[in-house]
Amino acid sequence: MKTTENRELAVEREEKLLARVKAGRIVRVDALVRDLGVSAATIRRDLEQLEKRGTLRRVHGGAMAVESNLDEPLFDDKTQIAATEKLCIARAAVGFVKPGASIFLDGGSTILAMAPLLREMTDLTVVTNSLRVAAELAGGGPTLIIVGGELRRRSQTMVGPLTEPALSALHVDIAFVGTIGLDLETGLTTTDPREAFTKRLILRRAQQIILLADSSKCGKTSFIRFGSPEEAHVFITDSSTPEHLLKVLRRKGVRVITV
Amino acid sequence: MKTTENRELAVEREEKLLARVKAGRIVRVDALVRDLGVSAATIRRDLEQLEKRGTLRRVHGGAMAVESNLDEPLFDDKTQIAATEKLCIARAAVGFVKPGASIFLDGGSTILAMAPLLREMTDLTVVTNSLRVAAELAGGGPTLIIVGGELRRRSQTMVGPLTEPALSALHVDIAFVGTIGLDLETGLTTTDPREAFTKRLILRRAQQIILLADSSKCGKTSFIRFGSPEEAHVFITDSSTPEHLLKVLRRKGVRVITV
DNA sequence: TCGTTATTGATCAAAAGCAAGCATATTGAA
DNA sequence: TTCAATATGCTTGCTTTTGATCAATAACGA
Repeated sequence: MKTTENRELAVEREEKLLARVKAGRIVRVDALVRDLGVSAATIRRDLEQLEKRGTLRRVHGGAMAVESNLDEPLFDDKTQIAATEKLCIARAAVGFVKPGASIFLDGGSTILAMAPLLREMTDLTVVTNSLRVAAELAGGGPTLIIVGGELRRRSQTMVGPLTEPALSALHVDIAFVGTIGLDLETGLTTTDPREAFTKRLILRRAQQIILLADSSKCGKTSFIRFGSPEEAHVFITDSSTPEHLLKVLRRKGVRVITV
Repeated sequence: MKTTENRELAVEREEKLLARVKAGRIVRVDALVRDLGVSAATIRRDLEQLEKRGTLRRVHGGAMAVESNLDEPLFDDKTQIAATEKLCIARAAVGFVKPGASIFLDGGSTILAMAPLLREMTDLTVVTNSLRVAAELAGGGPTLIIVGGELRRRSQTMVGPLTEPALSALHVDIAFVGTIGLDLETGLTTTDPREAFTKRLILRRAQQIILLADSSKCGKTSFIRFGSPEEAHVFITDSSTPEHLLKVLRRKGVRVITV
């Protein structure tokens, strides 16, 4: 039998295996061989299949838990993706920041690219729920107001109900908002409900909303919706974003900027 | 095989290694060899790869954490003073942390020394208003709740009225609190009114208060008072603190620990 | 400055891990 | 029972990772 495509692996074993991976984050093949009493070949076949399903990630010598959400890579990797586009977009966004303003920066990687460009400004108030942005600006010029809450590891942002009192008390001139998915049908989407909750709050507390998204986000839909693209006053993206999408947004009154 | 470009280093080892670097800021290759049980050549290959990813910086003889903007020179100077005493005090304090607990860590340098010691704990909720503590624990095990507010540059802590709603909603088992000055007459004092405001709030939201102060703080008085030493249930200090002060506190029902 | 010592990078052979193929065991249906 | 389908275990050849050696290089003290 060559193709073992839809091989049905013993449910019992699958459960034990998954439990182990989730508990320890990583397991070694030889440990599984010992504990489950089957051969290494079988373990490998199991892992192979579970990897295909996206339930775990195989690494040399074993397997590790896949980060809970598929379409949001780990933060450190994410900043690498489309770094040039992100920087160009960030530069264009910074152009909107005027002295004396108060702005909100959310936790997206595109928006993180703005932070270094704002470090030297002194007559500026920056509100953020991103630990990364905070770290970037902690020694810089702007007055920094950090929104508290529970730290979401993956994005290094503060999220959840605890952010509400702080955000409700504030009002900013411009909110710079990133997104995981942008689609005309499904709107703006992100991976985490708590993250979405916080983003929704922000959108209501800003005079002007500037949406930042490189072309890789366009047409994508993630797990949970936090708004629609036409809520934005300005949309900044790169030149690879499909023209028809831009056209629709322009018709709806969004100022579109491509870099 | 020549090209070890995308060599997949044992994830298990990578994690330990990164933890070590983050905890100690600098690690020697031979220490890693000893602790991880692999050869120096392997450690070097790992380090090389992690450096390529930008996760750490290699130095002669080992590696160090890539410095983030959080490392304020102002602050760092202070952490150097009485570093040994601080670490001993921190170790004693960590002994009070039980699994399942929720604790508050404030922004003092003594308390910052506790953070690395808590990184590996998972069944723990840490509430903090210190950006430094947050940064230290951001990649670690404990659930992290960050109190928002305006960032005070010098101490890298969130202070002021915006911290009130978040702090009022929380209640912790233990609050670990540092101080700038400790005096029987003038009580616990600090330099910044907003800082004092936040500290006062914290003292009211904790089941148990553990006060940490090395001997250099004792007998000193700073600008503004935020409480009195007998409010603490436990006071941890070093052996150079004058005995008469400890005696008075003991008589007032404070459990005194000298390290 | 020079020489001494420690650290590094390159190379290579050994070990560990892996995929594919094949034989055997198990299961369920005719 | 017999047959077919599937899962498992074993062997083989190949790839990746590792540890040891050694020359080159960097730090350090006189």
